[in-house]
Amino acid sequence: MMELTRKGEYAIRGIVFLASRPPEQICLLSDIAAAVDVPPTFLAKIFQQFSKIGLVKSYRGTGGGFVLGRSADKITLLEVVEAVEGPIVPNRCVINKGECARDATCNVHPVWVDVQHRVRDILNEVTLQKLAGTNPPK
Amino acid sequence: MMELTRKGEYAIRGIVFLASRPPEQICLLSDIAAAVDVPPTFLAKIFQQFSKIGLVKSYRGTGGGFVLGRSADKITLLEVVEAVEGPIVPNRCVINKGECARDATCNVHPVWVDVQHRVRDILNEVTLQKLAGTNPPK
DNA sequence: CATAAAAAGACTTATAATGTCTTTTTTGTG
DNA sequence: CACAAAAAAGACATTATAAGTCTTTTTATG
Ligand code: SF4
Ligand code: SF4
Repeated sequence: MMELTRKGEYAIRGIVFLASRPPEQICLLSDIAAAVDVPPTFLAKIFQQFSKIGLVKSYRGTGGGFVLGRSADKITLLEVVEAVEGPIVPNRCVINKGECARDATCNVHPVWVDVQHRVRDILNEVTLQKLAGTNPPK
Repeated sequence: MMELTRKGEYAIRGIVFLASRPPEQICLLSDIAAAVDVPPTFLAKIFQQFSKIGLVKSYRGTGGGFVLGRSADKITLLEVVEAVEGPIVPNRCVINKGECARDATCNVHPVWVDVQHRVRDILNEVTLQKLAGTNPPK
């Protein structure tokens, strides 16, 4: 239960690697993919999603590639995960009221709300800067 | 991300309903399924799993049905969820060491370990007794 | 023995995960 | 300007998991 998909795992690996590089250095997708051992075409899709919401900045054409959209200490693991996996919802009924007809009287419902908050809190405390911390800058 | 499956949701509904009945009363699967609005054949599979590990006790033949395997205050939501969904693993690498070659040096790894513990703690604090609390005994 | 009920297992269908492949757009350089 | 390098976009393919059904078997009761 509650398992991160490979897409999510790859997304994290990719952007953490990017965060471990000098901020101004443009990285090729192919290089990132090779470094974190992810199928390049798959990582491409992931980085396209990142790019759309500004988590990374992309440059096309010759000399193009990717850099972080903001400084690594301003990007949280929560953002990264939710960008590719969607919101963290331990059960349907926490998405919005009325999703389950029973939610008003259900005693289980608040437990899921609690789980959601705790997990989000944990992930929100972790920045890419922390994650990239001791990685070798090569 | 992290979404409970229907199987899990149904499992909880079913056993919470059972916990809301007088402890000695044998309940028909068909009655439980109708009460909690779950396909009876699907709930049958779920209760078979419960039965195998003793979460419920089943009686076959005429007059048969299900009762809780222990008193409701001795069964936690964690047990129920893990019985049908398997262990709570936010990422593959928390299953066992060596699942990911990077885990020794990875800074993300401990975050998932933390998530796992927090979620398990929350679910482990919730008993079926609490969940069945204010349900009408009909 | 007839009937009621759960157990077991095979099977089906729908959805989501995990990728791949091809084409298009953008951009820098000789 | 032509070309090459790189990301963007979108269609496609494959596999795995979820979700549920159906049939047959076993067990118990009266
Ligand atoms: S936990 Fe309660 S409110 Fe949420 S889906 Fe289940 S029954 Fe509905
Ligand atoms: S979080 Fe780290 S240890 Fe876990 S799977 Fe990803 S890379 Fe491996």
